[in-house]
Amino acid sequence: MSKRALKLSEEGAHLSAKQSKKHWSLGLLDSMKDPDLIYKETERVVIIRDKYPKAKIHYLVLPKDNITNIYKLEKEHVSLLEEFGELFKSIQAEYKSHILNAGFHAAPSMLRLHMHIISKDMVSPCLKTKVHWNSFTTTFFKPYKDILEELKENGFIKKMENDVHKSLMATPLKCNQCNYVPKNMPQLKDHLLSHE
DNA sequence: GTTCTAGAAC
DNA sequence: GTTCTAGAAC
Repeated sequence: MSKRALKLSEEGAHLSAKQSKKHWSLGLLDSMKDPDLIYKETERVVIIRDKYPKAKIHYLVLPKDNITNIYKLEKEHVSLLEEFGELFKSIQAEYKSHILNAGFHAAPSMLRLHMHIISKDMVSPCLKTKVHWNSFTTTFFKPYKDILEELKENGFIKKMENDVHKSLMATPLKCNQCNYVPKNMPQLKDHLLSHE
């Protein structure tokens, strides 16, 4: 995330005189208010459909409180995170025939803490790049349970080193359901259909 | 995060 | 010649 985006988030996303459009990294704040995207809502939490789903089922779970990302979490947020877990359970119960994963990106691009709930098929026209793939299928994707445990244990989430992040994004493509190693993204996307 | 597209890869 | 990836976007 750029320094500029961070500054915007800290200042409450106001617009400067010269700036006509909000920075793209603030997009989730608008999506959270979009009735067409909202799937479910509680006192503390909003669940939206991802605008560019990377699998057949792809939701985002976000707090209404202004928590920027996982690295701003503290012990006091454990109960909020436990609600995330309950909401994940209820969605998994709703989609009995699908396997869903819940987790957070180690270095999210978009502001406002958001937990992905995503089906393992990874079949979607919006899944296009190696970075898309590796952000959900490598350890860049931090499972919900791991984050909850780490927060309970340490009271904060340890940042991923930049070089680790870079090498995870450069990981060669590999199927998330078998040992198939595709040559490129189109080949991977074709292959994923064979698991359907 | 997405879009666009130059030029690498095939 | 076409497909595919990767970097810029003021």
